[in-house]
Amino acid sequence: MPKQTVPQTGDQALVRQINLSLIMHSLRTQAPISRASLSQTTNLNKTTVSDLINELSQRGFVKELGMQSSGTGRPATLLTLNPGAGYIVSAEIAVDFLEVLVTDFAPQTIWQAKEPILPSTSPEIVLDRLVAMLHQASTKGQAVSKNFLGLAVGVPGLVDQATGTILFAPNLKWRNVPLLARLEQEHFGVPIFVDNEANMATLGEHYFGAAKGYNEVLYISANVGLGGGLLRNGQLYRGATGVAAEYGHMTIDPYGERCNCGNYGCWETFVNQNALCKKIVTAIRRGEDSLLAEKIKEQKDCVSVEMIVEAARAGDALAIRAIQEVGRYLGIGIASLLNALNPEIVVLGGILSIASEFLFPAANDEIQKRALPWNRETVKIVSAAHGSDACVKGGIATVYQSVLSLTRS
Amino acid sequence: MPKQTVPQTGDQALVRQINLSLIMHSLRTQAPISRASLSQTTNLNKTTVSDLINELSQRGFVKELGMQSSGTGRPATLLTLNPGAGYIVSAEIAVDFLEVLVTDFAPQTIWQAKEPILPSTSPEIVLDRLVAMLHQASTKGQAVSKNFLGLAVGVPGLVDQATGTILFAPNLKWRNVPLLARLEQEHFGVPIFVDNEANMATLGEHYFGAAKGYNEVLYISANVGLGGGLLRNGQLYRGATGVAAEYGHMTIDPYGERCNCGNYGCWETFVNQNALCKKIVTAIRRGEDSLLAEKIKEQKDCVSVEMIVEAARAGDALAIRAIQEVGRYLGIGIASLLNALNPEIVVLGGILSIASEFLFPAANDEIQKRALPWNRETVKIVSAAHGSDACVKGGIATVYQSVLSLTRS
DNA sequence: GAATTAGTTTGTTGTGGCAACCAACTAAGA
DNA sequence: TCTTAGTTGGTTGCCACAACAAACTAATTC
Repeated sequence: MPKQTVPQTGDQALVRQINLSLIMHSLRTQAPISRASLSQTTNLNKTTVSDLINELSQRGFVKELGMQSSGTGRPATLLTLNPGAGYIVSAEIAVDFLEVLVTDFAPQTIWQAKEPILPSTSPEIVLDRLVAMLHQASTKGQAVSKNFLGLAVGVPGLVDQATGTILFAPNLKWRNVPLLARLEQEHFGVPIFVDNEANMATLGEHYFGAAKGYNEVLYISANVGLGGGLLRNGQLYRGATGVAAEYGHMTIDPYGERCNCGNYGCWETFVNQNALCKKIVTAIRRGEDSLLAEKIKEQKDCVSVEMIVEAARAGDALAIRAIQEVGRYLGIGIASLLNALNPEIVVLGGILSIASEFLFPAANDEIQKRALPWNRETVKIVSAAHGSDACVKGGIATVYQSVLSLTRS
Repeated sequence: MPKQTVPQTGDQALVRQINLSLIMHSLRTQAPISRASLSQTTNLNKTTVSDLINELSQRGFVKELGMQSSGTGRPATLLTLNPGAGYIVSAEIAVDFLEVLVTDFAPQTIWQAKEPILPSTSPEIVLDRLVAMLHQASTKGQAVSKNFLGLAVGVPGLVDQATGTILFAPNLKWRNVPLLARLEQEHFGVPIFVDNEANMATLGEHYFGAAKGYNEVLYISANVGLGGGLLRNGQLYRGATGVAAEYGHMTIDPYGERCNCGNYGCWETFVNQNALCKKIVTAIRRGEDSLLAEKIKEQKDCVSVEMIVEAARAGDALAIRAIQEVGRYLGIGIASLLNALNPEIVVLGGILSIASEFLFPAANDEIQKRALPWNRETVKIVSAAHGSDACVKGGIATVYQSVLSLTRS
């Protein structure tokens, strides 16, 4: 039985919402900008723009900034989003830290905090600390404006969009944690958004980072695991139940090694920070020479990606080879996704952007071999602009998006 | 530089179009139905429904069918799509045949024709014959109505949506054939749609087949090659340049055999009719016993999928094993796509539906092992309802869709 | 005739678009 | 310095057209 959806009818409110949204979008991407310019870029009539700006101005979302002459003629009144329109709180539950970001409506950072999480801390304790941080954040936000506009939380796992429950977060070893319900107990009185960390990061790069201006975006990020997100026409592709874009668990080699998810040969088993580290450690144990040998002894077989990249830059053959091997598998997976999804741009985040100078050429070799020319020749492949901040930035974008589209009372 | 798109503004015409479209959709799926029922199911006001029906009636798309009493009260006037509103022509260029279908607006078949194509006939000759068939089809259509509503052609290859050019059709060995331009020379005077055969088939199954009522659909079909299509929110997912959904060229085994596309270990190399046939032939050559041994000798190593399935039904161990092996690789690929796309339903067409009774259990084993539970437990996997007709049916759907949404003059 | 359901008439509200207008400036000549 | 022309920004008043709501008529059952 197909799920029944209420059909979306059209009415004047919808028209107003579309156009308000359009104006807000233009303001966000092109401010400071005059009414006349807005009319040109949006194709809306001058009068309509004035009317819409009036409404946005009354609601406090927009303010006049000053005049600007363009040579001849009457000078334009420049408009911009009003930073004081409200504040937004965004958080990330990562594998080993909690991060919270508060911005105004510009959106400029008001406050930011990061706290470590010890491995295998229980969900209850982590959520209690998160809630405490969120209350603190909300207080900081009130310094800027009384309007709390929304709250977004990104998590490293699958989220059921219908209930806001974390279904499964493999690297936290959490299952069925009703995050949204917990946050709603706190009565923040604002819309709350819970989503997968990679989805949020995708939106973050789209609004504020490397994917700005692109509407067909594939984002792939590797850290402990490998996750991703997809934008179609600027909107997150969520699939039927909201658990799409688990690219890390696509099978790359049917007889590969076992993954945390139970499958064998998942892409994630080839491309993640541990896989890279392991390559180095086993080679050194086999007696291979490397700049990293000393450090690995000191730190009990643990070596960060940053250190490996540093060694590679210093010309360390093992480090270079290890990164390149990972790069080839990165390329194999990206090629498959290019053929399946035909994006305009691929944004690579997490360790993928840290090690980009060695990863990209290796990945590109495979992409050239494996992707169809019509997919690979039109696509751009770039590093993420926001590193570990991409997720919280995306949380801001999520709330932003909801404000832009829900400006109707 | 991101491609610049003109922002879509909202106005009353948009509202009208949305609602007309909504009414047409409801009529298509629920006819015969009364104005009052339409008002209920669409959430549009009674007056609005009456007004919209008025417009559609004047344009000839809708007609009254008779009365129906629901017990007490005034009986309802039932409405339905007017079969005589116009006719639609749809065609498929397949690897070894041309097919043309003409329907009325109901849409009931008016005329249908199929002609074989000899291997490696030049594009010019094939297109000339296609054009001749289309003119004939158009004449047949005029018997029903003077309104020629649209023309759709599906092709077994990559289509550049911007120009309607066939970029590459591997199994026809065509490159850069400007199909749309050729068709426009004929001055049919109607909208012409050119698309990949699998995309059209996807739409065909969505409108008239196994995916009816589902909006997040993954369609996969194997014959000579392996192709597919994806619907997100009922709309075809085309990617940035229209060449998405080439699932057959996703890498399943990085060190697998070479594919026509130049890559190694493409999914398509494991799942297609030739791969199945080859398994049987080589096993028999090795001396293995099989019901198919005789036939293969007679027919020079050529055996159809239907014959293999027949042998499997008769208990032939080799046939069963061969199908199951293909089924496992089918399952591996589907599992990856479930994780990446999280569809509501997967529709399997071509040889996949012909051999479903043996393929599905084998595929399902792999899906259970390899797909994340939240993806595999919610998805339905079914056989296509339309076999080799799915593409032309989809062509009808394509034109249908354009009529439904472009009812504005 | 009362009750019920279907569909229409009449009038209201709210939307964006258009043409004309006012406002504010620059450029340039007397 | 004054005046006039030209240019650009933004507003006003009106219109077309959308959905909608209230009150109606129409057709049926009980």
